[in-house]
Amino acid sequence: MTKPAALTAERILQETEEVLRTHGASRATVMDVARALGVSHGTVYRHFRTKAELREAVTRRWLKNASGALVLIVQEGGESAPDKLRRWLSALFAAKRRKAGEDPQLFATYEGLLGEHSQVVEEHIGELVGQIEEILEQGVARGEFRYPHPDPSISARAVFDATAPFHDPKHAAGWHRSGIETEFSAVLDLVLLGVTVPS
Amino acid sequence: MTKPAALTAERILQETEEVLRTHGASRATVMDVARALGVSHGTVYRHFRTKAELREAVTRRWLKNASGALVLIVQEGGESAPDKLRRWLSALFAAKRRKAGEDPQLFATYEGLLGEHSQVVEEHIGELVGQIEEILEQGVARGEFRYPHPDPSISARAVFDATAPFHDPKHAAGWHRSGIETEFSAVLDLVLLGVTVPS
DNA sequence: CAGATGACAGATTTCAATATCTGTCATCTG
DNA sequence: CAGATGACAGATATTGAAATCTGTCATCTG
Repeated sequence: MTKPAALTAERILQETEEVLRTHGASRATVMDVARALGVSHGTVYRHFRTKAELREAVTRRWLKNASGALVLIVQEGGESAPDKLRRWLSALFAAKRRKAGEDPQLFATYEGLLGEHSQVVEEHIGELVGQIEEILEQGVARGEFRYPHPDPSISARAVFDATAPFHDPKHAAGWHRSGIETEFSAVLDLVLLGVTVPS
Repeated sequence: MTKPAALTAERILQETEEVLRTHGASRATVMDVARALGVSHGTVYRHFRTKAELREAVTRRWLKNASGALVLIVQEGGESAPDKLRRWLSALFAAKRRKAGEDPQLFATYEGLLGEHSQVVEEHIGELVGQIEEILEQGVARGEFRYPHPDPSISARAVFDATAPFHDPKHAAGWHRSGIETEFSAVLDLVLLGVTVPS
């Protein structure tokens, strides 16, 4: 048996995720988590002041996991900016869709959680938009891109918004329709035409 | 007193809308409608075979009302295609946002109904995409637009999808945030750059 | 006889009683 | 004494019995 390592916030988060997976968002209680950990619920409250805080921490963790790999694409060199933007957006869509597909129950659960923590979601969006802005900036520097709006961050946001049907969980129900690939690629083409300097 | 005009399907739809407005989607029953009309519920079932059919008819009616004025913009002449597309998309956003704002209770109600009748929603989307396709076609004919995708209808769909945050009810919660106008106008610029022939 | 009715069976919803949960804190334990 | 506990007072969720609704159809009425 593994030794009963000290109860850490991290350990609680892991178990909470498991409880969310098995019970669903609306039925996951702090007591469930405490029971799963074999401690009293008071102990959990020592690490997270409220249930909302605990759920928020799990949400933040999940979002970070979902978008962590993307930053690598931004940093890579040796690729044209249009290719990079294309690859970044495709990776975002693929990651979200995979999450939604492999465990729909859990995904629905997180969808519920996202609604509860708009603050966290906004931070996440800010991070993603920041990455798009970075790619646009690289493209502009290379003479490949133009900003559709004078403000680079608003331009990046426009790219983010225009591709919303392919990364916003609100649209998850449609991510496994046939034809979705075609639609995605058509929007990608449209957006790229919009930001690319005419040859 | 007005004469008790024969009970028509139209009359039932009107009253159903009223009941939906006052009771909300989940609490609106066929019996409520029948009571409001002063008839037995069996009579309502003479015009609509099921509750679902009645709700669907109301939904269809509402969607038609929401998009009816747009077709006029498509048909107008004497305007460049970019201006027309801009105006059409702005009108769509304005109409949806107005609906959502003026009676949020009723809007939420219809949002629920839309989920029940995906068939009707798809028809509605098909109609809107058709109108966009028409505008694109006019623009291509005038040498102002290019198709981002070889297939005109897929191109139109891309324009529709790229502007989803500003017409899809799933995003309605954000339609009264400050900054939404800026975001909309940035996406509009991006999309128009995408479909416009470089000068 | 075309159109309306209301009784009926089964499905769904409501509501109030009951059980469980959240968050606090005085107390316990190693 | 740092960390864990569990009793406790609201708040929230569950449950199942009773009420209401859906959809049908034999019957009624003008």
